[in-house]
Amino acid sequence: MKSSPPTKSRYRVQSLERALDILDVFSFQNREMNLSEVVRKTGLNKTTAKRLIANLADRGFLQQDPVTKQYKLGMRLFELGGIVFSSLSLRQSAAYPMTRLQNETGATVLLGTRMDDELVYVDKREGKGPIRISSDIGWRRPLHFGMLGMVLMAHLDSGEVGRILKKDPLQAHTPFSITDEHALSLRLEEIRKQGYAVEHQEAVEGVTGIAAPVRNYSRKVVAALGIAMAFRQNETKTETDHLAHLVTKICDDISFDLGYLKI
Amino acid sequence: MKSSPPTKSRYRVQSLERALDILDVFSFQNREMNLSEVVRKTGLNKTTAKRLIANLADRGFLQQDPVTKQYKLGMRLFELGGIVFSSLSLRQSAAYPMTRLQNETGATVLLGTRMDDELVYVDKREGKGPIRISSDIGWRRPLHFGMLGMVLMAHLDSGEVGRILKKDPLQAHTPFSITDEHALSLRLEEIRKQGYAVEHQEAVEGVTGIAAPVRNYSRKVVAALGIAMAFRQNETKTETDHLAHLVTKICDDISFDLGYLKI
DNA sequence: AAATATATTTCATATTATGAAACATATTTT
DNA sequence: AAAATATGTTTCATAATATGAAATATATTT
Repeated sequence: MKSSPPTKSRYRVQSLERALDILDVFSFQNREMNLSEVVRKTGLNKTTAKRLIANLADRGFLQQDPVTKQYKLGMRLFELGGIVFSSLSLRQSAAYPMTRLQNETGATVLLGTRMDDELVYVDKREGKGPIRISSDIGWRRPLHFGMLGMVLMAHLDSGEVGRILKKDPLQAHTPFSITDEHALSLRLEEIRKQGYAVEHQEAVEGVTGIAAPVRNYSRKVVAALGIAMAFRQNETKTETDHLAHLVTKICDDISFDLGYLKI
Repeated sequence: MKSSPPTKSRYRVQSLERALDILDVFSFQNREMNLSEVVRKTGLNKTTAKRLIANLADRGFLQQDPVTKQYKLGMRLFELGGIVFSSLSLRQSAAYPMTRLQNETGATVLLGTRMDDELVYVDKREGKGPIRISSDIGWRRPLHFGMLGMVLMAHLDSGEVGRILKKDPLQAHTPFSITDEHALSLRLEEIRKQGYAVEHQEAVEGVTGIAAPVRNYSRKVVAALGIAMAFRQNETKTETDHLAHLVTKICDDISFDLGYLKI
């Protein structure tokens, strides 16, 4: 296992490649190694290896057991890997439950997540009714837009809400939109308590939305999923509750699949 | 968010530090970025950033959406993060179940995993009886040693068994040890079918061992856990089955905690 | 069509990574 | 207990290699 095959790419940074060679030498079966072992496996010069390793360790990509002097992969890799994992699994885990929810309710099902302080639609299932919600995958909206945004905002760290509203102030998309910051904060509090959000014509006129949060293994809210359907004046509390229950149930299923444990 | 604070360490490799700066710029909220965004956030020179990014992408630490040109964290980080995760969680997840098993059986409980083709004891709970099994945490044994080794061997990829036996041939630790390769392969087959291993005096005279595999989220066997107790000539099949069931149950609990789903 | 933002490539330069060697400290063998 | 061997740390002169300005190409917005 000498140095890795030379990269074809013209953009080559030797020291970086070598550092990655070092990381690549670690595996589940080979979790711990001292300097000499790394040197043997990578074929690098001892000094060079030590220098690169010290750097990787400083940054949390490796960590050293102070007693045994053995190195192992560090927490930073765990964190970065977790980001990849979450993004990977979200759409995958949501795929089937979304279809199911669409079949059960006939409504348009939307899945959204926060990206750079905006709401981004990650997936959807088109409803059967005449109403088409013009939300397409990849579309972006202010983070406080509609039911999905509301749910995501409700689970931000305190302070974040204020920061985002400063960057992106509340705006009236319809006559029913919330435009008052205090009213919003009461609403977010309610959503946190209830576990889901119901919204009538606040984002789009004639449309009702019901959404709930999706959590991952680290218990963070990583997405919101909801249904959008034609607003009906005479809809009863029971009907709404039933739908909210369906949505919440689906979200919990997805969360479970992402490793979230309720206990 | 200019360049990161200068590392105190004397061992500094600029290009590597910069590459890590690039990785560090990605977060769950900021999963996708194009070259210009990375340049803005890191303060790096455009050419330098491109060169480093190209390298990281070549090695799977970043990946680029060919359509949108956006970069995101790559699968290699997912893989390496998974290794950290598994090692992290194993002892942690096993801690309480091991104590429980020790209380229920009174036996010595051992947790072992494979490291560089050897069996390494990762944790243990001392039994109550007079018999002390001299297996201490961190100790290494040939991979085919006793009940734990047996279980780990039983779940290796085919071919691996042969390779390991060549490096580390079977040896008679007691008159009851398996020393024939064919006999071993039959035994491993049985362990796979049964889901656990029972062993009488094969590793240590006067000691019986019962062990089962622990799996992780990716369905791989990452460890073996078992109990060691005084061998009793007249032990009934029912008694053994009962203990095997207890051990298997505990292993399944741990596996579940590591994200393994039976379905 | 013009203006602006973004991506790619080239190349001369000196900054920066490099590794031999010497030293220090463990660990193993005799 | 001494010698031998393996492993880790530090220094420093050298040249190899990373660097970034500038030019070019391509895409996006006005």
